[in-house]
Amino acid sequence: MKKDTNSCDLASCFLCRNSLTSWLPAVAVHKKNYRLNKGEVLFKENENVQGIYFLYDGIIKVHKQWGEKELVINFAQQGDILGYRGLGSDKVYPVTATALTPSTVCFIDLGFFETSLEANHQLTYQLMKFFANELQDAEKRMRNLAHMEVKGRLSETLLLLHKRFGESKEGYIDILLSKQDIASFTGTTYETLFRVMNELIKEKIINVNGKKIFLLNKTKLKKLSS
Amino acid sequence: MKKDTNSCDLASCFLCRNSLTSWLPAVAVHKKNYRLNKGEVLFKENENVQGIYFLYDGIIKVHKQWGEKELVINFAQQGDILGYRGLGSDKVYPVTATALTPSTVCFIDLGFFETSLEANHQLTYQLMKFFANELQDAEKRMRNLAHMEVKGRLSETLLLLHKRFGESKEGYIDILLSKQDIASFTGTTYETLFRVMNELIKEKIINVNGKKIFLLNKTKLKKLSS
DNA sequence: GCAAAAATATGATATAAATCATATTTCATT
DNA sequence: AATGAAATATGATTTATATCATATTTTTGC
Repeated sequence: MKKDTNSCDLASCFLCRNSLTSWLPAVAVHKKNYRLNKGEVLFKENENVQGIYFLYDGIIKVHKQWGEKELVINFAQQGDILGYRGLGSDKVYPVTATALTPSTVCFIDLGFFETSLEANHQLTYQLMKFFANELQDAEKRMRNLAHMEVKGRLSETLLLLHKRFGESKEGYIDILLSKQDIASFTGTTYETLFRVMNELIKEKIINVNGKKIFLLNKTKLKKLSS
Repeated sequence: MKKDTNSCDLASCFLCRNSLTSWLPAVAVHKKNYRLNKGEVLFKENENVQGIYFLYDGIIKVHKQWGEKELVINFAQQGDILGYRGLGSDKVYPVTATALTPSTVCFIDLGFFETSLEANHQLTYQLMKFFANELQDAEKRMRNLAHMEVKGRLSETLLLLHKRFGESKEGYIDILLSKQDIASFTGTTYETLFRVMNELIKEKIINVNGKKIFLLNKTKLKKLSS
């Protein structure tokens, strides 16, 4: 993880957007930019919380281990907050963040972030709202993991990736992930993902070209993930 | 759901604890108390959010359906907040709340709650912290549902119930739940729960007497849910 | 540009857990 | 107290999915 002199625009991240204009100079003083290589770890599960990160560029995988097995919680992209789960009472990160592509992040130490929360009511309020939404998502996924089968969960995963990352000019979902990462995000193994994905291809619901995925029939995907 | 004239103490619930003293008279004017019978529904999944509830007395099950199948998100007890998941952008409840015992709740309509958030920075801040913790829990459970087997998940469920509800004088976990509700909380079926529970009994890790559960060997339970 | 490592592909087998079926006991409600 | 409805108990069967095994292709670091 290399320090980066590149400065951010002090406007686009969650912190800057929701802070008072008068607070931004303080942010400028405290922020630190870092550059990550592909595969580099930003923070690890059970490590002490140092602070909050904002992703300026790249894709970062947020995941949780159980022994050998992994569950991907999220794929973060430009503008996303990272490390915010450490704001709870526990003070260790409950997840690991690993760069899937070269990435640039902005780091805000926990102390200054807490001060920012005190100084900017709107920031605290928006963060609370953000968490409420995240919690809803998490609980929906809990229910899906408990009761929906892999085909339904994969359908939902694909629709979600499409919604969050959009389409390339050729119409593919605009994120390239390994099949293992998609499997871990869906909560299954590589082999099962491979088979179920082939079913969707055979049924002409999706089209796969290496790492590029095309959604042919979103209506059917929606039905499958009903 | 009957209106209840019984007034609360304006001190013990999350809202009152985190509001300025000067704000409490406004709370007193806006709050409404209700009484629920066993089995009565406080609010239903997909219903429009009316407001937030605080549980004064009783046990309320918070659950989410998928067709016939149910996942219990939580068993709320005295002092717990209900309906807070509706604070996200969606404005419909993502869960159902059903009374398992006769219960008393305090209702705060959404408009007044939002006003309270604006007027009490500390309330917003504490709610944000609360959500951060809930989110950590939810994501841990997501991982468990994806990768841990039923025996491990049941062990965790039992330890959690013990931690949250404590012990009766005789040492049983101080909450009486149907096996179906425990199964739905663990993310499995009644039959599987029954079998796995019998394993734990045979291995002298727990003792079950009707609805009363005694944890004989917490160390082994912890190991199983490692 | 090559070796090593990672990702992909796919069949065979094992297994945890869901489903089905049915009997019994306990719990509410008129 | 009676009767219908839940809740509990348990065996038999099925099924979705994980695991194992192995081959091939692609990517990546030196």
